[in-house]
Amino acid sequence: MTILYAPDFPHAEGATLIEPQLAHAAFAPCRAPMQELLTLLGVRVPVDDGSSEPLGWVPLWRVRPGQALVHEGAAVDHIHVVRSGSLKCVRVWEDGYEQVLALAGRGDLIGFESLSRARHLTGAVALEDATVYALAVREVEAMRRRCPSFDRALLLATSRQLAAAGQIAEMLAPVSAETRLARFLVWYAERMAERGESPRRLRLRMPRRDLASLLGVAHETVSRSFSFLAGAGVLRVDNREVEIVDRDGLLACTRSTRTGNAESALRAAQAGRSASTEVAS
Amino acid sequence: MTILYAPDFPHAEGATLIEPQLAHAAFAPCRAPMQELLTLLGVRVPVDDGSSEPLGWVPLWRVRPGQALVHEGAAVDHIHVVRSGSLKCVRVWEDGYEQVLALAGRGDLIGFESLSRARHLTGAVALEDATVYALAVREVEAMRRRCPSFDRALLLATSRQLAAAGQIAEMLAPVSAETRLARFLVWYAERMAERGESPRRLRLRMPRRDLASLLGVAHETVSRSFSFLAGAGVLRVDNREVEIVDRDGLLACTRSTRTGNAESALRAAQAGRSASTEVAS
DNA sequence: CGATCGTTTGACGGTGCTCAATCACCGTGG
DNA sequence: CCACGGTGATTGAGCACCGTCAAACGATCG
Repeated sequence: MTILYAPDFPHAEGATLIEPQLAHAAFAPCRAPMQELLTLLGVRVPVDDGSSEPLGWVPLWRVRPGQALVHEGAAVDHIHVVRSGSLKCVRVWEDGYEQVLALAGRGDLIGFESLSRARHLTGAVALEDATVYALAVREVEAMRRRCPSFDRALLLATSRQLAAAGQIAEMLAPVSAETRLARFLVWYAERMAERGESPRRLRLRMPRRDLASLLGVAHETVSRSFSFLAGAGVLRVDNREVEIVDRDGLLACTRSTRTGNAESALRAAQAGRSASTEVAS
Repeated sequence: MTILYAPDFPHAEGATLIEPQLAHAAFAPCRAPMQELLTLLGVRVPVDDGSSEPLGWVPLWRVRPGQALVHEGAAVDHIHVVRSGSLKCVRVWEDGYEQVLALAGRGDLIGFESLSRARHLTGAVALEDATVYALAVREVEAMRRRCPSFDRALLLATSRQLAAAGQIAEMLAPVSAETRLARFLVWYAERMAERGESPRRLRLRMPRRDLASLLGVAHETVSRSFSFLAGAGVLRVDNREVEIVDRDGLLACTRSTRTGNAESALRAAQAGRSASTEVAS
């Protein structure tokens, strides 16, 4: 018996998702110039000749918030590159707990880790309206051969993806919840800066629950950690709007590796700072 | 002022490691046929013609236990593929805490995540005698162009590497220390099986301290978790020799995602099993 | 304006971190 | 041969942090 779920099926309460072969039909069929994808991936494209678009086109899909772009366990026939918006990469355990393993924003690859397998290891669900380039796995090899720029861009993108995975691990490793949250915020701010947005005023695209899952803590604890950092004068928090008031203080919180909570590190940093201000005044 | 460290410098007590330009000299210069690397990476090599080795040779380095193959912060001029032995990928924080971010065994890439940057994000230290293929970054592009098999193998290897990174995150995410350890052991056993070794009798190549760092817990807690799983009849533990006595029980422990410790899941699994044995007897 | 979902805060209990002592193992040197 | 220090593993005691349960508040949308 094969169970089919529509791609907008509310993500999986303990159910195993199988083969949404009809998925593609649900995404608006659309195309974008390959050129656009390449510049997104940060590769200088050789101007070649005068011919404007010898590189061809790439299918572009649109995903609605809450909609699944990729189903965990589905056959791997496409990998994706995020063009706009953001998605979460998730794995659902048998008891229904949804583990968020990564966030994907503009320029990030989705599903690439499944390329070496038959089935997707993680699902991908949109956090907001998003558009993604869809690369058919069968065509990837041909595209790489035909377009060296794409080939090089893909390799660099995987390298970046691997580096990002390491940073996720660095967010999960420390004991203190405040430290985890601080590291997440610094990481998130850096990503915003890379994309030309403000690294001070952040708009989190996910509910506390998802953030908590990514950090490996309870969502109440995330809330408390936000309150703590706000109370310490490091952040201003209004729901999902976060302003980094004191970047140095936040960085101090990221540095407490194991022992002690962020409070001590923060106090030390602030003490050092107030001392220098006193000297200045 | 530029500080130079010999590559066998005991790994970094809070010191920043800079530019070991002399590193290469310390590794035994040696070469292996490219063919060997390709089969390691799991790619069927086309037999081409009768010419035995048109693919050329790859430099092979030897690393001693405790020796650093890659220094955190060093310039990226090589990436590596492990041929034998195993290494840990580490980041050292300012307070001297050493965060283990990954383990690299036969077939794993090292340093690839730094390919998109100027400097290595993580260091790599051998856990035992190891040999690695060394790929000069400058030559990687040429190698890929010259040898499509290598090109394809590299892409698949990065995909596998990315999948492994996700599994590390799954080991770090659960609250319970026993769950983390159980997931690590299952993951480790799978790797052993892939390499044709016994998935029941494991020889951990690292001290408790490193394992604890990888799992994001205190090393005493790792010890306690081992004792717990041994007491529950799931493992037999003798120092770094671990035997998986009850694989189903161990799997049950990996499944407790957030709430509750592994004890409840284990009891439930064992209860179910004893019930079925009663029926059988 | 009511319903639902998300966020915040409180109280309580449990898990794991810290500090500390003990033990096993190993290579060295008396 | 055994004493010796060094490293790594184990176990215990005490306490802090976080997970769970619960309630209240706020936002969003119909």
